[in-house]
Amino acid sequence: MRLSELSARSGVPTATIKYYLREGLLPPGERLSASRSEYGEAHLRRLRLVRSLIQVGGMSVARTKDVLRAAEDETLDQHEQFGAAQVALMGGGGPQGVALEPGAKAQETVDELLAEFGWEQCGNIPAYWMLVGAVASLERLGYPCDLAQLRPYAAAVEPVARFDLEVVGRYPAGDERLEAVVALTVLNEPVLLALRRIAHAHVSGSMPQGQAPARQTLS
Amino acid sequence: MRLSELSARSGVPTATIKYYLREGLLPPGERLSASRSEYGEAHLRRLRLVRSLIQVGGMSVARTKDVLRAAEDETLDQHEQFGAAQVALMGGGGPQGVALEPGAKAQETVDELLAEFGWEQCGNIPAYWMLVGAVASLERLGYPCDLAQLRPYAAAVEPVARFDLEVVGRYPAGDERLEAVVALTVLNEPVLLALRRIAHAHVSGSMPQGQAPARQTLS
DNA sequence: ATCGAGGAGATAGTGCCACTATCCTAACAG
DNA sequence: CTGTTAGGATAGTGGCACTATCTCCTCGAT
Repeated sequence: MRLSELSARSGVPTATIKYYLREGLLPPGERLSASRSEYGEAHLRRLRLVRSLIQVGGMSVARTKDVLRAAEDETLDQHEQFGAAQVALMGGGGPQGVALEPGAKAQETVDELLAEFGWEQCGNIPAYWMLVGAVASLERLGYPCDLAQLRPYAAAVEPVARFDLEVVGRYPAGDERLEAVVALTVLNEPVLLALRRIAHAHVSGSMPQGQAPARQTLS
Repeated sequence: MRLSELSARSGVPTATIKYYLREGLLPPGERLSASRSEYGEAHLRRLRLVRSLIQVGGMSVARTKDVLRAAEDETLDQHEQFGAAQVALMGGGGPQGVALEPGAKAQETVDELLAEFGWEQCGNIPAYWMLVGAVASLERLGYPCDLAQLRPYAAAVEPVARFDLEVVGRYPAGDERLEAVVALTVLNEPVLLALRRIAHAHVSGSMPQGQAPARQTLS
């Protein structure tokens, strides 16, 4: 198929497709001549994935490129694919990206949490630092973000992660699974957040209103 | 305190504070004279909240303003506060923001899910449309996003929402609770996402690698 | 009283990002 | 042979979040 057809079938303007080609988000088509290239279904799928990652997943073009590059490395196993995708997903922000002030116990709290859940060897992935940063922010604002606060979140997320891996495992190893890892990691994030907010609406609606809805579990 | 002290104690440049004042993210200080204003601890707290929402929560300046405006409306009860914060949080994107193609069963799936969880009256909040959009995206990419896919997410998120509401209820109704609603709604989102990814890393690391890690629960 | 530091307010500029528009040239189709 | 379309390069656009500068003002120390 031609560029124009790719554009028509994906809904993405040709100028934008050219831009994605330039940026390496989309592999070049098969050159038929100096002024004609042929694109296949794979291009269409990839293009749709790119658009979803950028528009639904809220990722930047540069990060999207890195994620896809990482996922294209066929030498990685599933664990490493998740890892590579993750690293790319948040720009590999390490400890330096967090700026803990002295006395912040955020990292300590996080370590305790991970220990409690047996997630010990996860101390150097970008998500770890993202978590430390978020906890530090909450603390800085005066919200106690201790184990008791984090535990329900970790407990909730564990079966989700297990389920995600199981789902990904259904895809045949190779290109398809690579794409599935990226798509499901990123595109289920809005699902998770939206459901949490819907649940907020439901739970707050079904509680006695106006005052504190629960007192029995106060510390 | 003066602008410069506010800047020093918050770490935000004075030019940026002025910008926030202009944009209405920060209420003006108490005017002492034509060229001097006094800021209080409340300003410092608010400023830190704004920075957290923007930098940690990834919100735009405009949305942050709307959220804070909504939260400042003291006539709302807790349920409505969550609602107002939510509406502001995602720009009130209604059905028109999603662009379902004909034949998309995303909305149907979502409705079924909400019915199954008894979250029936939540059909018009922005989060609902965010969810429909995300599900539609997954479908468009060829990932089956049916009840079986969504159920674990909804099940995971329900106790989290319950916990969130309970935590918010601990704060004295008024300014503090308003701020808590905003801060905890937004700033716990990175916590949730980071923990999911950490759990991915852990779960994938602890599974037999390379091939499908689980087959027994296949549909 | 004077003078200098610093704040308030207005306006313009910066850097980045995700496109988008315009050229030009080269085919392919009729 | 020619009009339409593709590809490639380059430059421009618009939005956003600041950031820099400039002017005027006033407070406080000398």
